[in-house]
Amino acid sequence: MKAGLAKDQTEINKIIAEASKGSKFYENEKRKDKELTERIAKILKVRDDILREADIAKAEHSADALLTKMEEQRDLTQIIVHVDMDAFYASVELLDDPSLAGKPFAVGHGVVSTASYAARKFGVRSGMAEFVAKKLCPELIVISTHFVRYMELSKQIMDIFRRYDPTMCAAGCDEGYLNITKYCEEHLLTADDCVQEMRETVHRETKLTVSAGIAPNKMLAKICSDRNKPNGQFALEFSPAAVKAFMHDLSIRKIPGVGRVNERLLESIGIKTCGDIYTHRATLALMDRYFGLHFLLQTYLGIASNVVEPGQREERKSIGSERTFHTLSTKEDILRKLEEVAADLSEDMERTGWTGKTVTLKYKLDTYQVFTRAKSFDRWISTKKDDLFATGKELLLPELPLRLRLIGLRVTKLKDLRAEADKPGSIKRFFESAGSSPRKKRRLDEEGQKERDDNDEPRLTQDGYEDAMPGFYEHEDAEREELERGGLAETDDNGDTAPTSKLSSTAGPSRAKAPPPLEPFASSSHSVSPQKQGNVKVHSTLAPTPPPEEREPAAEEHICPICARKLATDNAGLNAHVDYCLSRSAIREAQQAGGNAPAVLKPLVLGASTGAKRKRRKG
DNA sequence: GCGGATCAC
DNA sequence: TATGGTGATCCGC
Repeated sequence: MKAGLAKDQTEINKIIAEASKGSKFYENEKRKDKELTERIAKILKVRDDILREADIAKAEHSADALLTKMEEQRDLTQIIVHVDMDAFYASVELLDDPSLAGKPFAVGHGVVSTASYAARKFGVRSGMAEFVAKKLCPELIVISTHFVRYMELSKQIMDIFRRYDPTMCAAGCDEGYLNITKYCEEHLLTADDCVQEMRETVHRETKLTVSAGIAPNKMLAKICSDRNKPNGQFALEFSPAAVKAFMHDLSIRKIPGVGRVNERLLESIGIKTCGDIYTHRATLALMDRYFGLHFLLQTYLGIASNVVEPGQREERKSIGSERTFHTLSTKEDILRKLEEVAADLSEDMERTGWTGKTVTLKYKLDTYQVFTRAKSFDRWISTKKDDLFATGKELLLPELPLRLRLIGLRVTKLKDLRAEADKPGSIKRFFESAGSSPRKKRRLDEEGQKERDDNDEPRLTQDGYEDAMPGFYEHEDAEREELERGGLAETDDNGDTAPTSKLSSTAGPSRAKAPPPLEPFASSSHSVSPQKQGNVKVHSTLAPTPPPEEREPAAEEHICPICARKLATDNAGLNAHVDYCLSRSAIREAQQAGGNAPAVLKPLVLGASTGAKRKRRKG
């Protein structure tokens, strides 16, 4: 058992399984697990067929030749550092409320974003449903998120990192990659001392702790940063032998790009550690299409990109918006949600200056199955809400009736409308001249600074609450591996070790898979007036929909300085809204920074013909 | 170009 | 009772 765990891992797994059992979510996980099991069975059959006739020695030779070539390209000249804040959100909350010290608490609601280390001892993990977390740890304190605060600190921290590498690459709001080669040279510092100093500086200036990994490339650095977490650092020796030794016993799951599915696929052919890659190189060479030989050989050698550069705006490939809600099945309700999403996306696109050519609708059934429908244009699309809404309807209506729990819209094939920034009349100008309340003013100032990056502008959402389940979870550090190995691990979702066979054997008849099982309730209310366009009422479309807690007695009306929307709310409501607007912006910015610069090589593909099961459904 | 899948954060 | 949102990429068709 993992040292420091307050509960036995199998006990944890049992509780999770108990809590999840019978839910639609869990049923969906089982379904996916079963499909994966079947997929693996097919791959194994293919493998057996191939190996029966193949010239193994020859395959090994070709893999070895590749390895030799790769080895020649190994570059150990750059000192790459991956820095990673420890339990970032939780640490910030702790900073702002010292009474939380030592207590098990989690940030987020509905789903855990980040768990304090005390909570982790109970098995609480990010991504875990709150009610499950509470079962694991009844005394768990759940705190709502404060994104504006996180971003404030994130910016501060990133600025510190940039002193060591001005072109450092932020990967999310709480981690990043640096190349400190130059800094170390100029300051006559060893990498270890440099990173030590950097971490101390962060702690001194923010009272937050950060862990770091030092290695010759980004992949290795990232893995190393996890090694001595929290509040520690780990440096890998810069020699081919040391790197290879490091990789040899490393679980492939530690490799960025290898998630649960790929872990299971690889495991099915006997690869659990990076060292196993070499053992099975013949199989991999013969089944390159399924497993991606190149990537795996590079991984085996511990070779990856050592290029560190900040993400660029022009690299963005898509922009979208989606939201989850309690299951809806009437056309009216569903269209209302679609319209909200369209409004969100429209606002976002206009504010950040993007258009595109393809619109993709995404929806998730109440069974958790996800589908997408896309439509391309031969022109740049209008970013007006009503036009996005219209396209969305075009894609969605033929699919109804459905019972939905999520709707999203995404635009791709983007065009940057902001080639030259700072046009007169741009939001920025408005932004800088706006502002009235003291609180607002402060925020605006902060935002103003960010502007120099020509980055995203703040973004509007529907209500003034932070509770709309924002951005992302902090990635899990340490311990996760242990958890996932346990059995019905993690969310118990099949995932890693969950006794696959068991799950699938108990699973009922495979549900219809291709088309959304539509058979819900007759969408009784076809009545409908597709309030398509007559409905330009600023109220229902532009104004935030009334939040859960009605604050209708809003005789007051304010204009949000961020999104420029008219808000029927009092001062407190406005402040909450502004906070939310800003947080969305900051989150997006942070994510964008990270998303643009993949930390690793290419994603692993482990493709596997899901084969015949694909079929265009109706119309 | 489309739809499904996987992954990161 | 109950399980996120944004973005990227790859594959097979």
